[in-house]
Amino acid sequence: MPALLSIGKFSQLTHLSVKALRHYDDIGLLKPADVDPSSGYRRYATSQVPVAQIIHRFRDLDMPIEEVRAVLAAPDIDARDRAVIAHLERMQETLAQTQETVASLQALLERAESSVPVEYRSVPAMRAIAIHGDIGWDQSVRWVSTALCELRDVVAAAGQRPAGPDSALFSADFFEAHSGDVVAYLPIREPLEASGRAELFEVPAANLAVTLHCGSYRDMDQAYGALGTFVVERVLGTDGPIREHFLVANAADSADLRTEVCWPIRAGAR
Amino acid sequence: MPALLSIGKFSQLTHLSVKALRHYDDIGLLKPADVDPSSGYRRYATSQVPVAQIIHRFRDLDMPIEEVRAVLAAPDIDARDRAVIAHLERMQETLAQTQETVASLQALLERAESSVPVEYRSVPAMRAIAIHGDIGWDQSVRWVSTALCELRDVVAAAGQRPAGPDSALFSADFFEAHSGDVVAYLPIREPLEASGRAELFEVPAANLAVTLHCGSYRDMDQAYGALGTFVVERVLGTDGPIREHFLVANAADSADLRTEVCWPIRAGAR
DNA sequence: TTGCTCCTCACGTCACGTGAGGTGGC
DNA sequence: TTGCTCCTCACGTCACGTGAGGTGGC
Repeated sequence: MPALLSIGKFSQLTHLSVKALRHYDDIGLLKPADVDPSSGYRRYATSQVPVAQIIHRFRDLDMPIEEVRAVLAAPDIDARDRAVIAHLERMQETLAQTQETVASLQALLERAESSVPVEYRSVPAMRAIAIHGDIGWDQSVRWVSTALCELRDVVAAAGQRPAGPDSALFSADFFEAHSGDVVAYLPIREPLEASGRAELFEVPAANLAVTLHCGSYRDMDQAYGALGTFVVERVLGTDGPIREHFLVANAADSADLRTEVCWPIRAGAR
Repeated sequence: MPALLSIGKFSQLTHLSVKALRHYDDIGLLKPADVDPSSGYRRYATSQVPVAQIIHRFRDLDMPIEEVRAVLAAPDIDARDRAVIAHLERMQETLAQTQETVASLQALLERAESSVPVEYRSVPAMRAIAIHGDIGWDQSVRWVSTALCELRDVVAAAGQRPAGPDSALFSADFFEAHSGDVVAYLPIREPLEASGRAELFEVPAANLAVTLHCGSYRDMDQAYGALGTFVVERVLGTDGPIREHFLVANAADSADLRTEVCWPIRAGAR
């Protein structure tokens, strides 16, 4: 007995608003079982209640509609479960990030204008292998870490050891548009055969103002703000990508991470 | 030495995108220290870096811009801390809700079309005191619970005891537009003097299909779906608000909550 | 017949992102 | 002088919400 319900009643049964139901019809996520051809009145079947409830739950979890659609269209329980688990994992990540941000917030609000120690460094051009990419802000940490992992493998496969720390270059666009060129690289002593995404690369010589950032990458803006202010107030700045050296890149506690931030400065400045 | 920075450099220092900075200027959240009158070029002072970082942190936590503005404009540290804490508490709540939703999701996906036991009940008109309101979806749980708390106080102050469970009526609009009339009420035996928001109220007589919902209010859509389907498939339905009786409304574990959902049905149906 | 439910546009919301098209500064 | 940085519209995004103005069904 597939009883039919008006949109209003269906809304009461499912706790989805009438506006939301019409929207789901428009985008084809949840089509009414029947539509009166003359009046356009939507009629829902009671058998659609469970689907509506599932949609409701996922939207409560802020799952994007296209993903909800994918979950509902999953060919089997396995595929569906995988989609659900993927979303839950992303939520877990977001949650962890939120925790970190909250933790750093109080410190930021109470911070006593801590002056960061800045060191000048003049580095020559270096041989390296690198992976280039046009990377979005949110993917950058993950992209850089997997790229470096790949590069370490290539260097090891060639029987060499890296001649310097895990590093990366970030273009101005990357900061200004939150999407731009990023180069992950590892310095090496001898040329080696490129493979996969890895390419030989010459890291240009540069004069740098360097500071050490201790802690999570999410707090890196502190180091950037302090270092950039330092450089700007002394009129040392010049163009060029910013470098990061990941001195300690894997730590159980993110407080143990160590990253050098290197700001390009004019030749001769010291 | 208040050095001035172009918008691009300031973006690199603060990790806010250029588009975001222009937006913050437009809405007056973060005005550049200076704007070139002829070219319109924005110039930021290094002293604005800390403010920008604070904005960045709060936006990372999804604090609405108007609240960020309020935090920045707070007259003293106390006021600012209160605003921050209020936001963190709201985040905590959201987090707890997310946990609950996740917990119920698996059950929902694996549910074996559990049939809910439905009971018919014919209730006479009842004397009650009530608080009325036009309530939005998200505020409803809190609003109803505080209203009932107030009503219990009024009844106790009159030397009476409630003649029935904590209850509420929900209009169709409340479900369909996610905002509408809600009446929180307590049945009483003798008339008593209204006070505060409380008013005397006659709960109308009704024929009801009733089911018992066990667990969190966030899962209530399950009971609504099952009960509504039951009523619709038997063509029992009639108009009128839906009632909830909060048999167990305060429990350390939300799994212990007990709520009756009462759906209006035609007279004579059984 | 009244009023209630439902309908379809069209536009608003929020915090920016995405171009287009153009100008200033080194 | 070139090209790079910056500018200002205007419109898009996402998942609906908010009316306006109108029609169908009991």
